[in-house]
Amino acid sequence: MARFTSKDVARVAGVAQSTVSYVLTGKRSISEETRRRVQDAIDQLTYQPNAGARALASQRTSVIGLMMPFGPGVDTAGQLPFIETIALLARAQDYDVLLVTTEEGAGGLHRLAGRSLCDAIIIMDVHEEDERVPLATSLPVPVLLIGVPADSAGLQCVDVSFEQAAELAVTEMATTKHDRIMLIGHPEDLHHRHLNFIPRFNNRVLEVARHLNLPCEYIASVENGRDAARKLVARILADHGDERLGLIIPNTQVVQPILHALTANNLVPGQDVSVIAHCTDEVAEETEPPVTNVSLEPREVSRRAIETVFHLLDNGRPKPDSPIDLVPSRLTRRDTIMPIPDVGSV
Amino acid sequence: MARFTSKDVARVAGVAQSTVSYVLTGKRSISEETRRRVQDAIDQLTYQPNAGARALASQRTSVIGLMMPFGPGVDTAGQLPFIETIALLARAQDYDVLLVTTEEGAGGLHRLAGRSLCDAIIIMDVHEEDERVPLATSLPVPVLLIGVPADSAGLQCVDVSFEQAAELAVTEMATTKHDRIMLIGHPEDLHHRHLNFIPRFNNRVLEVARHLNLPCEYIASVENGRDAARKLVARILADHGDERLGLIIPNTQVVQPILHALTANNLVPGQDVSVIAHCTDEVAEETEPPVTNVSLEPREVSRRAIETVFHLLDNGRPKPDSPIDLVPSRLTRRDTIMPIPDVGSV
DNA sequence: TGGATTAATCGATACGTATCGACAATTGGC
DNA sequence: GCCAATTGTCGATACGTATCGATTAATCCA
Repeated sequence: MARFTSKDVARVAGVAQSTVSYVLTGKRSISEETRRRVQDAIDQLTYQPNAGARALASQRTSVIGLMMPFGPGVDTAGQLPFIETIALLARAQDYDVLLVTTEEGAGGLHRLAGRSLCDAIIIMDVHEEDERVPLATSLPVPVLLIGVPADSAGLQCVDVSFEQAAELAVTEMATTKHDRIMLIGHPEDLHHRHLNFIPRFNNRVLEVARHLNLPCEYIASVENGRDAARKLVARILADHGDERLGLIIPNTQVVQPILHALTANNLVPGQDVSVIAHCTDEVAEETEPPVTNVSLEPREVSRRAIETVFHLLDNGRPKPDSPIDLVPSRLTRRDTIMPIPDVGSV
Repeated sequence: MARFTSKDVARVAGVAQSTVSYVLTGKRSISEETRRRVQDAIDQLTYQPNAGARALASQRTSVIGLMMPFGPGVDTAGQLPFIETIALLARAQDYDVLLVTTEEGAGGLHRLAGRSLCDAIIIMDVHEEDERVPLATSLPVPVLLIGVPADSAGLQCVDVSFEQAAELAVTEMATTKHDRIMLIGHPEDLHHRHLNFIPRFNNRVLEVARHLNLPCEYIASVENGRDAARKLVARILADHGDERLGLIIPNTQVVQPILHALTANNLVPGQDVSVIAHCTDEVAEETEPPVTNVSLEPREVSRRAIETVFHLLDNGRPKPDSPIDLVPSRLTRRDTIMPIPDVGSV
């Protein structure tokens, strides 16, 4: 596969190099005749423009930088729909995606912007106090945050509406006449990373429950994994085994272990105890038993992220509406909510 | 954050632009005094070289293209360790990773190479008859395949050694005195995608079992998911419920559902039936109960892939040893193999 | 001590595209 | 049928870096 230049195309088509360029970019009018000749030459040579040269001359790379988290402690499976959707929608506008890891931190952002590696940056998994946020503000490229930092300082953010998801979950528990909500915490180390989505969800759960006069207890941090889930369930049963309990589980990774542990204690979810998880529908459908959930919508989050990024690229300035764009959840009832007790039988 | 050029650095340091370039690339000797002055200027201006200009002038992008599969039917969680490791090791050599999806197919490869977007390409999830392989041979950049196509035609491949994993699994079943191996198939649609790792594993299982005189039955394609697993287990029990059975499950995604289904039938894995899965250790540790497995080693596969890519970049030609590099598995005994029956008690 | 090698630097040019200004040819209005 | 506006094309230049050849100064060896 030989690589030709626009000069080669120009020679074959019998026009100037600049004309080839104008055919490609469409920034000046070109006669139909010329366009055809140039296009034929392009096809014949299977010409493709050199990305580096194009970037140099036009000051645009047609690349979006995506900084994403890896490593242990990250909900690995949950990240892929983000990447997939971002890659897909970026390509739809002839953009590519350059992947960098959160591990690179602020230095990675410096590099992306300083070397002109990309036209815009999407940062996933933004923490409450994130070293990358103050830097991001001063970068010469548009930045979009997935997550909401304490001070977003004029940056565009897209995130799941943890608040609305919490409301949905509690309301459902109230509607189905539960005595008490048990809110399952995240592992301690996540708190240390200042992941504000945890308090955002939890506080709203507590708040709404109080407002509805529904007793609600927070069960402190579980490690992810089987054993922790078993202990947790044992504790819950010891304290409130006789009540009509509703578990709210905001952590995808412990949903299945807790469902197991309940079953192992002869409690059938949806019959002896209720569970609502905050997780993607895909995960909820695959749990055993399928869990009623308030959804995470990674694809919608990504869609809005890309949309906003292109808006920033096209218009330079943020969209007029709020800089913080929260994606609402949907509640899907599956098998893990107990039926409402028959009032007549009291 | 202003963006400076090497010319700015040169002015501040009082040298020629070319000298700055030589300080950066180290391709000519530079006096200690000059190097220091230039470095100071670089630090002062926080100068970073423009990637496009560098690519244009040097004909190297310092980018590795990574084509990876997404979408349903793909073992999503299994892919992340690949990306993570590749991104990490690429960065260790100051390379970045450009992500494209398998969906783009051969056209995507054309684009990566034709536009000079990257210096090398890693293609994940290569099928037996893969349209990308013949094209890859003629690309002007080195290509590394993860997976083994029918005709690798001089291309470097790295893959899991499905053959050796199969041997390990069968041998373990034989050693622990099982009457019969049940080999669980993959969903039909995967076969249609010509994923040759399926027959590579399965055929070797059958072969080794025959060689060891161990009856072995292949249970045709399960859909992934609960219901299919239940039916499958029911079928196995109906046919061979009285034998000392060993299940070999080469499909990560059905391991947990099958373990569930067994438990639901009052068969305790490791007590009434044995299971060996072919999956990552991470997955195996998190199943309920933890499953004995022959490992997938995505990190090692990625490590070798990157290593080979850099070898190709540095030396132009493939390494002298085999173009097909297969990563062996390790067997880790957990809780799902039945103890060897006491011989005295017969 | 002189000719030859080596070290250190500079200036000029190439990389491949986009884009500006100039120019010719065409069109439009009256 | 003339001036103005528009259309279509070309030539030249800029983008920021790497790299080649040339130059000067320093070093070496006989």
